[in-house]
Amino acid sequence: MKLQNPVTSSNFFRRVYALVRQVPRGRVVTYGQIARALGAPRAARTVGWAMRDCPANVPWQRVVNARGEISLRPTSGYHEQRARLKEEGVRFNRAGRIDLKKYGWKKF
DNA sequence: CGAATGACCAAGC
DNA sequence: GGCTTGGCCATTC
Repeated sequence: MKLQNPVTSSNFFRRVYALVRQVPRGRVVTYGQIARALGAPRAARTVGWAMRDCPANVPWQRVVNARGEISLRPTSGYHEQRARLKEEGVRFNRAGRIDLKKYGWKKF
């Protein structure tokens, strides 16, 4: 386990959170996009690592993988994320995926 | 400092 | 469309 740190250690993590906080309701972004926006095109995995301990004020539910799917395995977190997105108006197709062309954050 | 970790990704079958 | 493989990378231990 890991000690919980309010403002989380590194600058990189904070940038991740700062960016995610800017994602508007009803929109989603991918880990890869976040990584690129931070100047580390191949650090998508690290972004996911950061999300593991994300602060409460971060809309983590708006972060999905490149396929527009919730990356969490079918845990309680998965269901919560899906429910939150649905509440924001984001639709899932049969395969449980989101149409990024449609719900992707326009900034990207 | 070296090895492990993981809410990723693109390419190949 | 689904499964596997190799690579990437900041953070942790």
